[in-house]
Order: sequence, then C-alpha cells, then structure tokens
Amino acid sequence: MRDPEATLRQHQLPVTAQRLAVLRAVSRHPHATADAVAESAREEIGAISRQSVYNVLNVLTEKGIIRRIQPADSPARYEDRVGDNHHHLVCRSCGKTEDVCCAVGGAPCLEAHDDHGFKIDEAEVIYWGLCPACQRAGAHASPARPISPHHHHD
Amino acid sequence: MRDPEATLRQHQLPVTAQRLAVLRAVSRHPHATADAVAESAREEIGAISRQSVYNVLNVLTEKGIIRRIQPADSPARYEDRVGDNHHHLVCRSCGKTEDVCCAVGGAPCLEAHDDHGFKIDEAEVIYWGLCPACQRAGAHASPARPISPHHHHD
DNA sequence: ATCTTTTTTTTGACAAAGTCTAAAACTGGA
DNA sequence: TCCAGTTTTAGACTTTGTCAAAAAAAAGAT
Repeated sequence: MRDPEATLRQHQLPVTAQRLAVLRAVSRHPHATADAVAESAREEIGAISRQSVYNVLNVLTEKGIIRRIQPADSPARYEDRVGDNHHHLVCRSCGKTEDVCCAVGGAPCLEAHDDHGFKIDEAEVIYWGLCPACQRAGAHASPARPISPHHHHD
Repeated sequence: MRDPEATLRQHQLPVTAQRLAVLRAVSRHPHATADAVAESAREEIGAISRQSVYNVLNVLTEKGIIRRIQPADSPARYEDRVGDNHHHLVCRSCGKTEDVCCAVGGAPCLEAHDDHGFKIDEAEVIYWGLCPACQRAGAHASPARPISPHHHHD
C-alpha cells in the first residue's frame, strides 16, 4: 500500500486514526483475520473497538481497497493486494495462506463448463494442501476435508 | 445414492435410523445445509437432535460418503456426489448452488502456478454470480464481494 | 467561535453455526 | 442377563460476526 491516507481520501473516506491503523495492519499482515488486524492496530494506536475493526474492514472491502477471502474452516482474512485476480493456497493444517497467480495460459478454468444460465462474475480458486513446515511436522490433511486428491488426467 | 444401508455397512458404520435419515436427506437435497438436512430427516423419522445431525454429517464426511462444501457467507452444505471432482456455481443473491464439471480440457487450473512448496491435494473452484431467477428479479451482486469480475484475457 | 447535523466510534446485547461434555439410550456379544 | 462400547441426546459453551443505541468526533453554516 503506497499511501494509506491518500487511498482513503481517493475513496471519499474521511481519514481517521482507526481507518489508518486497520488499513496499515492489513498491509503489514496479508491474509490476517479480523482478530489479528485488531491486535496489530492496537499496537499502533493503543485502542480500537472490535466493532470499529469490523466497520472499517467492511467499508474498505466495499470500496475495493482491500479484499476479503473466506476459506473453509477459517474466519475471514483480508489482504490489500487487489485488482489483480490472484488465487490462494491454504495449508489444511495451520491455515498458512499464500498468493498464487491466476492459472497460466489464459485462465481456462474461469469459464465454467456449463454456466446453468448464471451470470458469473468471479471464479474463486483455492488450492488446499500442506505447507512445507506442516509436511515436516508430519501433519495430516484435516479429516474435515479428506480425499479427493485431484487427478490431472481423467 | 444406490443403497444407503449398504453404503453405511461398507464403511463399518452401524446402521441406525438417524444415519439413514441423514444420508437420505442429503441424497434427496443436494447442497442442503445441516439445518435443512435436519428438517428433512425429521420429516422422515419424526425426531433427531441437532447434535446427531452434526455427528452423522461429520462421520459421513470423514468416511468420504458425502462431501462438505463451505462457500463464503453460507453455512456448510452437503452433497452425496463424491469421487468425481466437480466444482460449484453459487448465486450471490440467493445461494442457489449448481454442480459444474471440472473445467474442460485437462483441468489446467488445478496445477498452481507456483506451489510455494505446498503438497496440494485439492483445487477448489467456486464460480460466483447470479442465478437466472435473481437476474430476472433484478438482484445485485452482494456488496460483501464486490467487483473483481474476471477478465479472461488480461 | 458556536451551534447544528452528520458521520464514526464505542459498548453491549444478540445471532448463527458449530463444538464439547456428560448423561441416557442403545447396541452386540459373552 | 449383564457388560462394554457406541450412538444419541440435551444443554452449555465458543467463535465469528451483526445490530442498535449512546457517546464522541468531524464538518458546515452562521
């Protein structure tokens, strides 16, 4: 995030200490949860209410200043990398989240095979697996989402 | 679902009225929430506790007899179509969910551009949009997940 | 500056979706 | 029948988030 203050103004949002702190927290901690954002914002400005964190996260998301991602079995996470349509790689064991570029070569997945008449505006892709640390620690894929390893040539 | 009773036995699960009712409810109502499953199961056997519905849904999911999907801003949904790796199309306005085949031509999205060292076991794809009915009703895409319409040629 | 109006922030209650725990009810054998 | 192990149930609890009203802060008009 270049200039949080300018960004807020560009979107007609009065610059407040709370908004700045939340925006900077998201910037500093990509994929942080609302809770983690609150903690980080508190370190910066001393105090901020839980509701304000949600208020600010919601308004920033609505304005497209930040993006909300909601992987299964995790509270919502926020990132300030917006505008490109990247996807995510999530560790089943510890929740570690990485950005991944949109699939190579023209994003063929993004056109549904049969759209059932829906007007599609987004294709969300989440890759599930184990991060390097959890692999070393011998973690298992959570029983909540077992099997269905993907066969790339069916 | 061919034979719910046999399916349970094949997975070493004692056949109980509750398990049968839940399994049949999922079968009859693809993409139903736990709540909807409970309702449907109650119609069949008169009564079943909330906890039992969760118990059964969890054990069936662990055994791979049913599959759990957890779209953003929706409680978990369940389906008995397992084994193929199909994806989902979800209406932002009413939550209506449709199955879509894995993307055409070799599923290229399923290999992340950069796997960051993760051991990936699943690529989950959700297409977001408006179902035909909500389009006619003039529904708008939920403000919770604005923009980022996907550009197929960037 | 002062007063008024609107927007933000805070507080505390509430809601939805699930999990945890312990007790009760059921199994299926010896 | 009696016992040991599961299942089911009831109810409290947790997490993540929203709602609503009061308090505080900011913006505008005089």
